[in-house]
Amino acid sequence: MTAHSHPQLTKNQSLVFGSLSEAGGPLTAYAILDELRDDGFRAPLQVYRALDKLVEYGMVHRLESLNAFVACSHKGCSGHGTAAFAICDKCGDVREFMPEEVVQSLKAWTESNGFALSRTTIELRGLCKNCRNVA
Amino acid sequence: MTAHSHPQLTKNQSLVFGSLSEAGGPLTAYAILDELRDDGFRAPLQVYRALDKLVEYGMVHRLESLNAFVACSHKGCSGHGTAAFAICDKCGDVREFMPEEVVQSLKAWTESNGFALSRTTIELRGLCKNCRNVA
DNA sequence: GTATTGACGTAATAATATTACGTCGTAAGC
DNA sequence: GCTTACGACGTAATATTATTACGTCAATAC
Repeated sequence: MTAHSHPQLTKNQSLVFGSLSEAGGPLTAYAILDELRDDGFRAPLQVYRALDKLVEYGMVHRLESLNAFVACSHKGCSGHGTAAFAICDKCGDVREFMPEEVVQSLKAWTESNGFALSRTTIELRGLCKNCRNVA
Repeated sequence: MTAHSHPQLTKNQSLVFGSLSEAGGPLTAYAILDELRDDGFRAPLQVYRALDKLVEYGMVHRLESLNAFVACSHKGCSGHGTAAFAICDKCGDVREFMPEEVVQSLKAWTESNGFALSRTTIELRGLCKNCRNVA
């Protein structure tokens, strides 16, 4: 295959994904809704439904500590393992990374504790390199 | 000292902490509010203000993926390092643990990326030992 | 063809969180 | 003593985030 096969997206899903990709950073569901008014979006549910699918497909991540969503930073991403996010509280920049050691270590905990893991949230809040130096 | 010195809590803070401790599991701010109506609580802000302080003191943790709060499982806790939470999606049980390796590993990432870390969220969703076996 | 399914549109409402403004008590400075 | 500053509090209003409920439509399965 050429690279990665997205599931075929519906129109609404494409619009939402496009909005997030273009933003290059996290957006709330309502911010996405506002962006897409001109494309015919009228109600939150249109956004939430699309987001649910995009998250399911691994193309979008939900940032729990921001109640916001961000396009996966792997270009053409169609899903991969557990990601972690470093979120700058000053400029809002979000860096996604794949902390393999961390994931392994958490997996070890779940196994020795009989916990059937389905989803992992790892979010770091603080100041990014740029912002800490300005401070 | 006898064990650990909490900051001296105000009446509202004590009530909120008591409510969470007694619950033995996560509660939302509004659930706490309902619990404390008889004690004179009337508005969400009373709860949120107390929670802010309790979280600041390290006596309560916020579970981002649930929008809920839980008393720290270290008895008499008055603050400690980064905690992780395994949350059962079936019974709602929450296990708090201190994943030292994970924390070290994330710390290493922040250091090599110039990120000034202030707060870490680690939450695992899935099924606890009991519930997975019943399933 | 008809039943099922999945995406969609819309309205209403629920659940979570904050802003704004005023009061009160206590401790610090003078 | 006075008064100033501060922190906790009470209350109302409102903002923000998310879901429930109900109906339509098109594609597919049988």
